[in-house]
Amino acid sequence: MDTALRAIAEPRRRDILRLILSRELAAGEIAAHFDVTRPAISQHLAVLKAAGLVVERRQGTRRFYRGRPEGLAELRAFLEEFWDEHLWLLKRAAEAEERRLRDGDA
Amino acid sequence: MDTALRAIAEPRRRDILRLILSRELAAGEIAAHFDVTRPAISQHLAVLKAAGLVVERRQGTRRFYRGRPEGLAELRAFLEEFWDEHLWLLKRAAEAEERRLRDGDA
DNA sequence: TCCTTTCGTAAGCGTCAACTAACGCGAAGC
DNA sequence: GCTTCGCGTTAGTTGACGCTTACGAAAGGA
Repeated sequence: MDTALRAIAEPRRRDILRLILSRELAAGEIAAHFDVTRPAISQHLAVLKAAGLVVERRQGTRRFYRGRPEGLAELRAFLEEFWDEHLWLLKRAAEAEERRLRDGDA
Repeated sequence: MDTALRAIAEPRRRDILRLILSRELAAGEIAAHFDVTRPAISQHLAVLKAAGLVVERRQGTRRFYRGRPEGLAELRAFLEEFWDEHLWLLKRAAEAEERRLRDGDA
């Protein structure tokens, strides 16, 4: 899960993900969209794949990549939990402070 | 926004954030919860502050830190947009493929 | 069999990031 | 004024990361 978060933290990988979530694309086609070399994209794809955010399909010498909805959903669930937990605590803290100010503690 | 995402990508900073979202804590008290040196925590706090995820309050020689709900909300909104955009595209792609299989393309 | 296409992998380089150790700084307390 | 407490800040080091160049593997056609 931590792997997925770090994978997403990289802007270029987010761009790649945006590219191959709507449609399946070959590695070379993906690389053509960026101004870095093909191996660099290949390494990014490996990271995304290891994070479970992308799946690979081989056909002949070509490898097609596509976003994996389940991976994205898992990452989303993890963050939702983070938000929920924290926002709830923040709300409680804000309410407590409001009470403190209103009732005149200090 | 990218700053906030990178800030969150670090596990230690997530732990710090968990610690000071429910309650306000001094830098030293925060550092006491971890097995790294105090300066390291201080640097993490600076990163979180720069990302708008934390606010600082000085009182005498001590500095208290607390989570900033707005920063968290902004980051959340950014990711929500990411999910929505992508899940919508994924849904469309899945439906298209289903049609392709059902109607017998290949 | 040889060559081409399509791609991953290995090695190396520059840079960034997390950490420690040492120092500096402002606010009390004596 | 001097010391102590509580921090941040500054080198400096180490490891991770993104990138490029060079090479190798696998599939397919002439």
